[in-house]
Order: sequence, then C-alpha cells, then structure tokens
Amino acid sequence: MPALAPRQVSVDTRRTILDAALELFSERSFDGASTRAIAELAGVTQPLLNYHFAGKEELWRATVDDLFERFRSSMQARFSGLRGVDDVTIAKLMVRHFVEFSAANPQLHRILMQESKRASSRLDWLVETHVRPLYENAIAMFDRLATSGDLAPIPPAHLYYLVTGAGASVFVMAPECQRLTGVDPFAPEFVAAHADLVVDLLIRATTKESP
Amino acid sequence: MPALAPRQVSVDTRRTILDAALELFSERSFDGASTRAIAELAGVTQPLLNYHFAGKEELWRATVDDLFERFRSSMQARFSGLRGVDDVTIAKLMVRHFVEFSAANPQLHRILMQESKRASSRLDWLVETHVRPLYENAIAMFDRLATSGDLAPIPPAHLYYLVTGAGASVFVMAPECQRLTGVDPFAPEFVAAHADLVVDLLIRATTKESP
DNA sequence: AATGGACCTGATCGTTCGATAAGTTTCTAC
DNA sequence: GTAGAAACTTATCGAACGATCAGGTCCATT
Repeated sequence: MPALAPRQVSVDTRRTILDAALELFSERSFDGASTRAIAELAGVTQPLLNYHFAGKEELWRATVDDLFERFRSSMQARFSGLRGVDDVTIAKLMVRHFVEFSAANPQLHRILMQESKRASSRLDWLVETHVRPLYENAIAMFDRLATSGDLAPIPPAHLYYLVTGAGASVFVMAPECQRLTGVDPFAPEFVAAHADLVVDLLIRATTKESP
Repeated sequence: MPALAPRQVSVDTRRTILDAALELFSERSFDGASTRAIAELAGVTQPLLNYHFAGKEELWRATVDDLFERFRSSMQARFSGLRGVDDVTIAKLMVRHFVEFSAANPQLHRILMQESKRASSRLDWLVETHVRPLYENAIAMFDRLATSGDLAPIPPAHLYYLVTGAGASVFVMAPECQRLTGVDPFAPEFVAAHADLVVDLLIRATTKESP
C-alpha cells in the first residue's frame, strides 16, 4: 500500500496509545516493552508516541497516572454513597474492592510488582505520587479502628505489611496459581470467595480477644 | 595499561559472574540488566560471559538455579535435625525460615516478582522447575495438618494464595515500607517480630474454633 | 623446550533501541 | 479558496544491545 489514509481529528488516539502501553508495560515491564511494539499494538507508527508524549518515560508515567485515576474513581463511586456504616464494615469493603479491582485490572499489580522490585527513579515517583496517599488512608482507617476499641493496635510498619500484603498477595502469584491448582484466579466467584477469606483473615488476626 | 594480566586457573570466575548477575538481574530485571553491566560488576569483559554460559538466557537460568539451590540447602540444614516436633511447630518454623531467608536474600523475591508479572518462557521454566516443588511440599504439609484435626481445611486454590501470600507479602513492598514508615524492613529484630506476626495470622485464621 | 588446551581479551558483527527531522495530509478559520 | 495549525508518516540518526571470531596468555603435560 502507498500510505495509510491519515485519520485526522482523532482525539482518542491518545487513549488508544495509553491502552496499548498499559498492556505491554504490564506484560513485558518497562525495558521489555519497546515503543515500536506499543505503537504497533495501538495501530499507529512509532514516532507518533513522541508526538503525543515527551518520551518513553513520560508515556509510562501517563499510563500509570491513568491507571491509578481509574482505581481512585472506581473507589470513589463505590464509597461516596455510604452513610451510617461502621468502620469495620468499611474496612472490609475497602479490601474487597481492592481485590476486585485487581481481578478486573491485573495490570495494576503487574506494574506495581515489576517496578517495586527494581531500583529506578520511576519507583520514587510511583511511591510518592500514588502509593503514599493510599497507604496513609489505610493507616488512618486502622488507627481509627484501634482507638475505637474494635481492633488491637499494631505498629505502623507491621500494619503496612499486613494491609498491603493482604490485598496484594492475592494476585502476586496469579499465573502460577492457575497452573498449579487449575483454578482461574480471575473467575468472579473465586474473587468474591477469596476476598471474603482475606478480609476474615485480617480481621480475625487483629480482633481483640474477648476476656 | 596495555592489558590486564590474564588470571588463569581461576575456577571461581563462574561464581563471581553468577553473583554479579544475581545482583543486576534482581535490581534491573532481565531486559534492564545488560551483559556488559554484569561483566563490569564482575570485573571481567563481556565476551567472557558467553564463554562460561551459552547466552544471556542461559546465564539467567544458571543464576536462578544457584539462588534456589542455596534456599533449598539452607532449608535442609535447618530442618534435617528436627525430631519429635509436631506439625504445627514445623509449619511455623517453615514460614519463619522463608521470611528470614527472604530478608537475607531479597534478590529471591525481586526476581520472582519481576518474572511472575510478565509473560515469558522464563516464567514457565521457573514455575515448573522451582516453584512447583515448594508448593507441593506446602500443600502436603497443610493437608496433614487438616486431616490431623488441628486446622480447618481450605480449598487448595485459596490455600495456595494464603501460603505464598503470607510469606511473599512480607517483602513485596520492602522499599516502600522503609520510605513510608521509617523502619528498615531487613533489620533482624523486625524480621523476627514480623515472622511471628505472620505465623500467628496464618494459624489463627485457619485454627478450628473451639465449640 | 615444545605442545595442547583452558581461560580470557580486543575488535567488530548485525540488530534493535529511543529519538528526531522533514515532509504529507486533513481539518479549521477567515 | 486559501493559510495555517494539528495529526500523522517516512526516513534516518547515534547509541546500546547480544553475540561471534580471531587471537593472546598462562599452565599442565610430556
């Protein structure tokens, strides 16, 4: 063919590129995903990425920004209508939402794990921009639970591991789980059952013993 | 200088290369760690890697083989002398050992996480060669506990997540933990305390309620 | 003292990477 | 209907990648 008809006024090209970038960054990690492969998946040419984004690093940040923005807005949509619900229930719902969003968007965990397991300036940015706010929300929540007397207080460092670990551990080994147990870890019924199990585990482990 | 005096009969050059490879593979992941950088860290020239190993992929496998071999032998050394200890205690010790080894060898988790979060032929090899045997050991252990009546039985898929997640979650977020809480997640006293906490969490969550 | 092989290096191969420069097409504004 | 900005492409850059090859150095053997 001589030349593809250049589609104009397509303002959603940026969207298409972001989707392709999320797919490949999460599958092959930053270094493994070439800009040419991303462009091909998006159905555009490679230099167009540099037209819409300042560079590969900038494309990666925009991709992560977009992903976390979707997570926050889904969280907002689910919890903004809640009124008169006790903190324990909210905590349960938050973990469940985290697990369910992870099941629907496995790219979040892939990128988080890949990037948190290497030393790079991208990690600094990711933690400060996206992880810290989530962490501080969770800490505040559990602090409130502890002072209200429902849960036994846990030192912040341990709490950090329990909160992030309880949610994150669910899909850390997702592909291996499928292979070893034959269960599809993204099946809705499994997601719901395991979310309940993780919540119970967390609550039971921190619930004060009855005297 | 004209040329470095070529040291001969150095049979531990292979060892030096493996150490450098483990360091960089875990820090920058497979694609991010160039063979030239590995060679430089090892203090040799880049073509020497191809002399000792068939290629980059082969070097990676040899590195992972070596790492898991160290894990297995440390496990062996710790548990081979145990006699007359009940299964619950052994389970506690296993998780504790896993956590402690992870603290001393953070590269294990880095490589496991990086590689399990991408689609590659290396993942297939890693799971079948190293992860599956560990998994089947753990399943057998908890099966024995369940049939002996101490723990409530859990479906294998959930058990898989709980076993791997309880151990793995500890260091999934290690660098962020340091940054956010100010606690060094590799300090011995923290490792010991958190291992106990994880074990308690796992045991309490699966211990049968007294009627 | 000569030889063969193990160990290691310098030079360089072809490929692929991210980035850019220059040119083309399409829509909008007047 | 023509000018100009916006959107997109083709062609190509220099750098870095993994791999190979032709040698060079040292030691063990005889």
